[in-house]
Amino acid sequence: MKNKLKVYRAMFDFTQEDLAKKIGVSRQTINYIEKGKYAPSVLLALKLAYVFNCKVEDLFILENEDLKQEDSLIFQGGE
Amino acid sequence: MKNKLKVYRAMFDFTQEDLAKKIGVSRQTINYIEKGKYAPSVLLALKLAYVFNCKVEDLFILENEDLKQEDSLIFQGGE
DNA sequence: ACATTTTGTCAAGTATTTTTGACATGAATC
DNA sequence: GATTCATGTCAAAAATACTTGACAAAATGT
Repeated sequence: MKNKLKVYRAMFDFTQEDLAKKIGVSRQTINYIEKGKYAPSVLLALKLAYVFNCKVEDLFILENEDLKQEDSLIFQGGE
Repeated sequence: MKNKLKVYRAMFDFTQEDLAKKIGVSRQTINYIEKGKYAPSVLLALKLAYVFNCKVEDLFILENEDLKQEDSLIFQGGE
């Protein structure tokens, strides 16, 4: 899963700390999410999308890898 | 945060177990999310939206409460 | 009424996210 | 070259998500 947090943050000219305060988390959390160290909760994701006035899908992008792995029979679609 | 998982599941005529298998989690996880016992990761949310061919925002709905609480100065908007 | 499937729930354990506090780096300013 | 600000990172703890296995309640089908 990729994310465009850094880009959106730049568009709005927010520092990581600005953003952290806006959505009520620590600066490190923003940093870690931005660097892809972990995937936030959907609650956080929705708040981020709210702040940036965009969709969750604009910020967080599923990759094929995310769909393959699983036990899932449905996924591991095409190349 | 509300969610419309049950509704979408009904629309697609999936059981909790069907859905669980599709996205590669346990049935209980689906059940707990559906009952609002906890908020999934954005990764799970994206997969759910993918399966239902909809937006994360269609499945998970922020409520005013979610925005108030915070230390955030930006939120606690209107009534 | 009985069997089956689906859902709700519990408990205990593992994994992941989030927090706090701290420190190092690079860029910009003075 | 010292100061400040934004970012990257580490480590340890707290909180939350997720797993497995199991069982009861509710709904569905015969």
